[in-house]
Amino acid sequence: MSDTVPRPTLEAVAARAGVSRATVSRVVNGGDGVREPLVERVRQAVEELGYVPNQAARSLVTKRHDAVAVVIAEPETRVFADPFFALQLRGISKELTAHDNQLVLLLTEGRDDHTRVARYLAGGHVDGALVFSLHVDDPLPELIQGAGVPTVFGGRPGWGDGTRDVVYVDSDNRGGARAAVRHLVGLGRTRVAHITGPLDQTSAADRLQGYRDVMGDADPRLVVESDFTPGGGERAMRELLDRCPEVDAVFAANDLTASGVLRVLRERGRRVPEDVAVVGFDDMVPVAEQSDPPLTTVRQDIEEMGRIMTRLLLRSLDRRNTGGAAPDPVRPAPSGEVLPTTLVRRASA
Amino acid sequence: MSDTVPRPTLEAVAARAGVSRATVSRVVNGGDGVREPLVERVRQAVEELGYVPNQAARSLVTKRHDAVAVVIAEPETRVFADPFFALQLRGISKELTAHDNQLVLLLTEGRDDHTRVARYLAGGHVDGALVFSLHVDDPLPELIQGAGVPTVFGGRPGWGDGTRDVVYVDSDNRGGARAAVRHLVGLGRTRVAHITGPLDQTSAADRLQGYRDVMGDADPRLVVESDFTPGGGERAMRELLDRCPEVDAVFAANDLTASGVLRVLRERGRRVPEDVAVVGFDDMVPVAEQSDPPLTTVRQDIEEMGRIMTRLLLRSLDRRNTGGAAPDPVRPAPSGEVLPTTLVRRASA
DNA sequence: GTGAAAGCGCTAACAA
DNA sequence: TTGTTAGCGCTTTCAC
Repeated sequence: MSDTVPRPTLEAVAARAGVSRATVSRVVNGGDGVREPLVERVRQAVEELGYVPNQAARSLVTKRHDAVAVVIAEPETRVFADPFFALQLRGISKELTAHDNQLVLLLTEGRDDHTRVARYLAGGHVDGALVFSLHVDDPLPELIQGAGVPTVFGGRPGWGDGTRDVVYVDSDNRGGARAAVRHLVGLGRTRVAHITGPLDQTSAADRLQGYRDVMGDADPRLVVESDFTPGGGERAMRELLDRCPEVDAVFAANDLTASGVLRVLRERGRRVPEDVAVVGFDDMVPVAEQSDPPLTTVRQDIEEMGRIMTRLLLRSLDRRNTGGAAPDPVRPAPSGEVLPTTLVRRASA
Repeated sequence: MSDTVPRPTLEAVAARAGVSRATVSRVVNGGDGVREPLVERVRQAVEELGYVPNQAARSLVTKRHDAVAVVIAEPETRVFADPFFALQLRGISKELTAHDNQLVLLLTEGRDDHTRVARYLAGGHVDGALVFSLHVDDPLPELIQGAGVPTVFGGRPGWGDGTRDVVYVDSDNRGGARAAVRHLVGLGRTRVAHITGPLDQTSAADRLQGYRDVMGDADPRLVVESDFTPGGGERAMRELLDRCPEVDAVFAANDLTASGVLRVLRERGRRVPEDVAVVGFDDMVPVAEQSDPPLTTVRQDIEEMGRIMTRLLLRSLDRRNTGGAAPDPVRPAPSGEVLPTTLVRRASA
């Protein structure tokens, strides 16, 4: 923590190399149109002085920041108990890094933070935003759109019913749920229950929808709302067993929920999958593989989802800069990209 | 994703309010020394125009960014399987937000990323850095110190043995481990084993040290190196049982490891805690409380650790700006802050 | 191909 | 108290 040594400027490098600032700038930015011997001299001066461009000065003129904000609305602790978020971030980070962009993380703990985030985005610190909008009634997305920053959403937003051009990436929650339930039905199970996630999140709602696609309006006692946590899964499973002891299969809205389900089943002496078959969702490998028995589940590639979101955003930023002002006349913007899910069979069903 | 409307500048606001740019600037930055009526007029103009200051321009002159980088060296996927990182991040984010600072996340996947990170830090994008240096031989810390950015480390760095003034925050791993082992010994256990973490991380090494503090150089067969994962815990436990079937207690280096240990114990028909008592470390509530039986473990307040690191960093940044050039003559810098750990008793020991 | 010069939007002396 | 002015370090026309 010694005192900051003033960093050398373009000026200094120019002086040392005996050229003008403009030339140094050119070399630093790729060196096109500068003759070789000069390039060499400048490079050397940069090296010797340890010159690093000042990004603030650069942004001031270029209006680019090579930075993207990741906004995570985290009203509940849950987001953190779940590796989901970490995996997304990793995918995003990789892709961003590959394109020399920085990741600015904006975590929000509640409504108070919303305006702060909106102000930040409007402040032109970043070129775009990746937003994880967890809940249906979240006002954040609206605020963000208001900030006028190109944005890609993670997960289908619960509002804006296709009217505005919202770009999002999501997993095929509904299709995955259908596959899970069909698998259970294919096993000959007739009393297939579903323990849902929080239904104000589209992912949970979509999975329920998928369940209904296959089961129709089966016995309503077979659907219990829960919250994507192991503890919630336990509570829901107890309730389910009380309500409807003859249940012979459970589709849990995610693997964490399923782990709670398995625990209760074990405690109540029901064998899995003989007495009750269980399928999860996510394929969080540490959870699904380590559970007892290992969990049959629906895999979604979360990291890839982060990557695709990022790619989508960067592409649209690029368009913007390459004067691609003319939006595709056919389709103003790709609305949503839905990634496939696959059923992974293990021992639980 | 409509086309960007050029944001209004100070100039525009000044014109609208009928004052000078300087006055607007003053109002925007707190409004000290500006008479009330003017303040009001300026506020109004800001409001009407939707003015938001351009941070790049501001940073260019103030040399402050109100942003802090969080560097996470993540050579292994493990970091993500573990809520540890998320909790830290959350503590950091809260504290940063409270002080109007932004969080720039730098994830590194390997050596290649190191220079990138160093360049970024040297580039003067951020005022300081919070670094999680996971491994003993990691070259990253050196690079970062070279970048001349004030830095606080999370976890005691494995190098720089007090010679340089390294600021870090850590949990009392050694003391916590001692407490855990003493607890087991107090239970009357005589063959207390330890399954370690990766010993190139100081946290793991310190916990082993704490174990040795109590057990001395007990039967070396009782110490098995592992990797902080449930799978690793399983493997280590199997090995342990083979090597030394009479083991009657296990101190696992973290809760994830302990969960693997419990699984193997169950599979081998050993009762916990009757036959083998088990203690973990971390008190990751979802893991420790949900395990079967619930885990006795050493609690460390991870979120608080993130908060304290941040506070430490911000304070030192402040000093720097309040012309506090003169370092404390007595102690050049607080070297390390070690947070206490506490034993949490549940059913496993 | 290279340099000179004009700003990007803001803050901070300094004057008034 | 308020306004004027001079840059912060960089990119980018525009001449040469």
